[in-house]
Amino acid sequence: MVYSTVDKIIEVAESQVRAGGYNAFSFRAIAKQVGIKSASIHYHFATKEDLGVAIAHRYTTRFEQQLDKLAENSVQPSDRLEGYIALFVETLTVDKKMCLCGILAAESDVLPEALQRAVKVFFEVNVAWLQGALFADQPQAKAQAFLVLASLEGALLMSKVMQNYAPLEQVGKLLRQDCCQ
Amino acid sequence: MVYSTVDKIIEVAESQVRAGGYNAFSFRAIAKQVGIKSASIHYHFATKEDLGVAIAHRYTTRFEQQLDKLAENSVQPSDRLEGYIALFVETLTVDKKMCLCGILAAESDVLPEALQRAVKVFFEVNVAWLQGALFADQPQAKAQAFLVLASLEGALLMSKVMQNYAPLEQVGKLLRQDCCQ
DNA sequence: CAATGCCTATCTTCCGATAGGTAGGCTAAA
DNA sequence: TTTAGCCTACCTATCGGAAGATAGGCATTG
Repeated sequence: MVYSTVDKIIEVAESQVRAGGYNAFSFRAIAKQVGIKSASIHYHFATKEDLGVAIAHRYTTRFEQQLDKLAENSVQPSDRLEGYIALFVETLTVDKKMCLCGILAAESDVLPEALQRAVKVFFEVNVAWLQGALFADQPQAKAQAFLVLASLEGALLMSKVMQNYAPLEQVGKLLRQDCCQ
Repeated sequence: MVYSTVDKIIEVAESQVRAGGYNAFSFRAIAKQVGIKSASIHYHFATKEDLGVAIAHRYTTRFEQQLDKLAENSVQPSDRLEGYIALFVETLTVDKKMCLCGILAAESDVLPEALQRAVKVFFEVNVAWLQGALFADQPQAKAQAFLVLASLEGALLMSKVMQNYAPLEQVGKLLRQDCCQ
């Protein structure tokens, strides 16, 4: 067996959160998909909050790894931007799901504090990376980073609800034109 | 009495959805805040879905009215953009809540179809307005509209979770610089 | 034999929804 | 002018189900 039960739980849980948010995923639904009983999930994650935090951590870690790879494989800011945009396009076209931290950020008012903090880290990591890897030494580096991340998260949102890739694709196109020429 | 019971129900329900999404609002919690019993809400809205759609419709209608006012009060695209950005800044600083349709769009995979459609309309209305009122006759008008709306929705999201107005303010600043000069 | 990783069974709480009742107001016919 | 009938806008009581969580049991493994 390639995946441990814990991995499977987090995998399935992430998928459910990315479809409908924190309140739309349940231990019972996860258990059914994984092939265990809901009580067994409590053995690995004491509370729903704990599982939520674990999902966010893994998601952020994976994203960071992809950012590292991106920085290694390209030096030109324009190439890095290209790769960064591709991460969001893949989210939409391959996963066909929202960004985990995008949907959790929208709900942040009703999330447990520990989860709120974990989601916040995702955005801090992304802003810091964009700032350093794409806009280093530019006067408005942080603002530019905010714009790139915000517009991609927002475009993902719009493409989801409009059931149309156009918003994300068009936003990506404009970002490539206007940034890092 | 200024507000009818129906108005109060929608008002309170909207506030709850904008805090935590569709699955985070309940008839009981609304009833408590309005000062009636949860069963009485069913008299006005047969199902939760019906209430959800009513909230979205009212929200979109109000937004449309503000867009109309904006178009009347200003002719210059740059002035209109200024006012449009202000709508989102007020959402953040006054309401201190997400955009209703922003949070619902993120959850759209698990929403009742009628509600999904209602949310979609909000985005279509906004894109159409931006396209016509800000970028008329420009070759990439629709893409520009996508970018403005997506970046503001995304920035709202980021400002909420980072508990910091900077993302939305900085994004607004860059939009003013780059669009409609 | 002790720890690991699951199980069954059950608890409490909350959910949306429904059934049926009631007070008060309007309308129209006797 | 009364009164029967109906409507509005709530109420109480309750339903079936799903939620997270917990206690305790039972194999398998080292």
